[in-house]
Amino acid sequence: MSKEITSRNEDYSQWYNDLVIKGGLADHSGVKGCMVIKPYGFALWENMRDQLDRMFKDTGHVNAYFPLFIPKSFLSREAAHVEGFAKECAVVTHYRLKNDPNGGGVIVDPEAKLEEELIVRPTSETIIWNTYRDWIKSYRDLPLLINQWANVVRWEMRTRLFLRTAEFLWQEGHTAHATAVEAIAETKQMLDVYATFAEEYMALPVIKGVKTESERFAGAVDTYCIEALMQDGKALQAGTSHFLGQNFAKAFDVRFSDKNNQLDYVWATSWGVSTRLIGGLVMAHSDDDGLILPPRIAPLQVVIVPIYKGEERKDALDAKGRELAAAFKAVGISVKYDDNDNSRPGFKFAEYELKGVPVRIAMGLRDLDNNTVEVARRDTKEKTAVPMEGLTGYVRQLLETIQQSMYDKAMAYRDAHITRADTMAEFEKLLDEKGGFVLAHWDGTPATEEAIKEKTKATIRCIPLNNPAEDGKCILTGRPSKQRVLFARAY
RNA sequence: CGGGAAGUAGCGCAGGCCGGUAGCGCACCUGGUUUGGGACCAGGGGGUCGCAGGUUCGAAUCCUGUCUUCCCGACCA
Repeated sequence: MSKEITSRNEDYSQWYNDLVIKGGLADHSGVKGCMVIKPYGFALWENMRDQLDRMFKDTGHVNAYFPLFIPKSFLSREAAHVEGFAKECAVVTHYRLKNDPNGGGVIVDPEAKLEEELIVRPTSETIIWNTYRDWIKSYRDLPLLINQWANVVRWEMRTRLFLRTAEFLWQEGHTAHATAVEAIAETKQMLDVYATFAEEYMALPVIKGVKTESERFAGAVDTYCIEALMQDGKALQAGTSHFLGQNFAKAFDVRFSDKNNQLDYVWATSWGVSTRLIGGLVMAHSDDDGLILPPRIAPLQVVIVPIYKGEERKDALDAKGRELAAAFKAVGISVKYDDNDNSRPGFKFAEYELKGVPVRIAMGLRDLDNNTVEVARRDTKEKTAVPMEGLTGYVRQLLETIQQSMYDKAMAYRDAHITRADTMAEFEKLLDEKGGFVLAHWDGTPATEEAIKEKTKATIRCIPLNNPAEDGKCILTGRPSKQRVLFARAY
């Protein structure tokens, strides 16, 4: 077979690429930096999206859709915002093509230059706040709790499937509130939603925290984040939730009358997670045999593989297989009975392992006689003979066990890779030899943060929420520090 | 955008220096034997050699340009 996967030890980056491509999640496309999300990968995204969407709705949000294009002038209204995104924007300058009079095919029609260039949205704060100005007049219009599922474009120098592509899919929530307190509560609430989703559905433990000034979202007062740890010891920002203060309200003149008929600017939040989560999912759980997907979001939870000799009793086997599949479906477990005669069982086993299907059921004549099946877990590779009687209940339970056990494993790894460092030497040694998060003292200045990054490639991932106060000295400058912050090399 | 590598059948590669009818393995099709961890035998189909120019009687091969991907840096979710 040509489905060989590079091992993690040999080349971690190549391992990741192999999993994404050979696991059928995505492919490179003919467009630089853009990927094709294949049906299996998209099914995974749909499961993630649907769950997140339920959670957004449960917290009072509604979906809407805003334009892909943003007039250039909008983007420049908020100074920090434009500063942050200017370097990675795709710009539409013309609206028409024409045939090249010199026979060179189609060219941009120079006559069709746009009056004002359009920016392909890198994020939608500006177009949305320009709209909110018309929607918000009174405190009675607040809070405004809107989410959009969309694609955005950020022109990246170096791209990687899911982790960083020029175009990606995401959701962006944009809310407006009457008070700062309320907006901050919303920011934190959505951070909690993300953390809950990551932990309970993706089996991905995360650390909640707040970004330092230099890692903050362009235009935000505070950026909260969830940080996850990958198997190579690098951190991945898995989601962000921003308290935008009144920055966008002021930039777009969005004011409301309060109960006392006083005019004030609206308080804002925005929050998002993207298809990048898929990259995190792959890197956090999978092994050298392929993907390992958490049951709650796996596109396919159970696969049944029949094993037979000749045509002998194949009908009976098929009948039983279909009966089992129907039984799983009836209790809401996604299942496939793979009666494809072109490949043999061993091939199928390897294939479904590559694709990360959580539970595999093998069923042969021996099982038929004993009224059993062989149930194999993808995460541990453990195989067990299980009676057909009560199989759906057993598997339902097993799926939950796998979900939990994947989380526990990731959590154990994560916890084993949060280490304290008190000196620069210790700090660098940890990053080089062990990886993971390093808790260290920092004097609180962007200059020191930058210097540490320059020296070690590690950045401050966040200041964890509920971070314990602790007096200490900055590992770089020796200046006094009141708390440790979380460093890591990151994606 | 800098430094390295690569693009030849769906996938993985050889051929290239030394220009002369495009090859191998896997996959695919047909038939048969198989099926409890990536089956075997026999026969068969499939490629304007990334794209565009150029050199030449003749280009996968030499030259120029260009696009894409991978790895390492700078930038970022």
